[in-house]
Amino acid sequence: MPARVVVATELAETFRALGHECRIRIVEELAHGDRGELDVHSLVEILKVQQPTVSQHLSVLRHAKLVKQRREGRSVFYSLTNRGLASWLLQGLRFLDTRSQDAEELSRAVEDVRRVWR
Amino acid sequence: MPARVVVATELAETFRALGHECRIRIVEELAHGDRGELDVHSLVEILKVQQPTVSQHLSVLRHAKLVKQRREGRSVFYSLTNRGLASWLLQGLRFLDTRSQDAEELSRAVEDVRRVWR
DNA sequence: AACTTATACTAATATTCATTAATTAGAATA
DNA sequence: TATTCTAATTAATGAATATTAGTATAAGTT
Repeated sequence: MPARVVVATELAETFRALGHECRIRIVEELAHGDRGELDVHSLVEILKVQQPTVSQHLSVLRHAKLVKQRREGRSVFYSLTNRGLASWLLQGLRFLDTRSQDAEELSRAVEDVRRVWR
Repeated sequence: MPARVVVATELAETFRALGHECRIRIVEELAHGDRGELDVHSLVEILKVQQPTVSQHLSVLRHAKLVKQRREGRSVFYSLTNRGLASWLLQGLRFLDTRSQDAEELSRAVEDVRRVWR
């Protein structure tokens, strides 16, 4: 298999792993937690999503090797495998279409988020 | 709707648009064509995929505003909306897991591609 | 046992993708 | 203008696959 196809396939898989609002938020929350990590319970509270659902999304990110787990007592803490992921992801904001007229809300939201997620 | 959710949703959609091997390759090919653009016919030849299939993938990228079209005679030329997309995408190579032992092929492929796609 | 997280399973829903066929758009020629 | 050829988009199909959330249960820890 040509290198280009191998790599494109892998990249595509990574993108798909990031292809859900919830998982994007998990990545950002992980990056901005105090110690760069959060346990599942905290994520459930932050995202306001049921626990099994969070676990499933974490499982997707885990399979894509984007996050890693660490057990501490009865809690499992998640963190980014590569700290650069969150900021790379934010650089992707450039490619959102904030020009079109009906994208005013998005435009404002992007500004907000740039500040919050830095 | 909170800004974080708005942005995460949009980002996720963009990521999903990139979530197919074929579309990744289209983006890279567009970026590396002589004039930064290619017509559909050229893409068909390069990717060795049927023409309607290419058109569909292009349509996905178009809806995500990642590419734009320009008609010249009977040909339609595509180019990236934002020239930075291809290199940002390549920076994502960092997040592919090339450490695990069975990822030797991938590791080599990534090196190759870094050279070719620069 | 109590607490936290992961997994199994379900069911609904959705999507995705490639293929074939039909359609639109432009160019060339009669 | 009508016809024809080429290029590309769109529509329609259909199969496969996936996704998601929910409920229930299991597993690991204290």
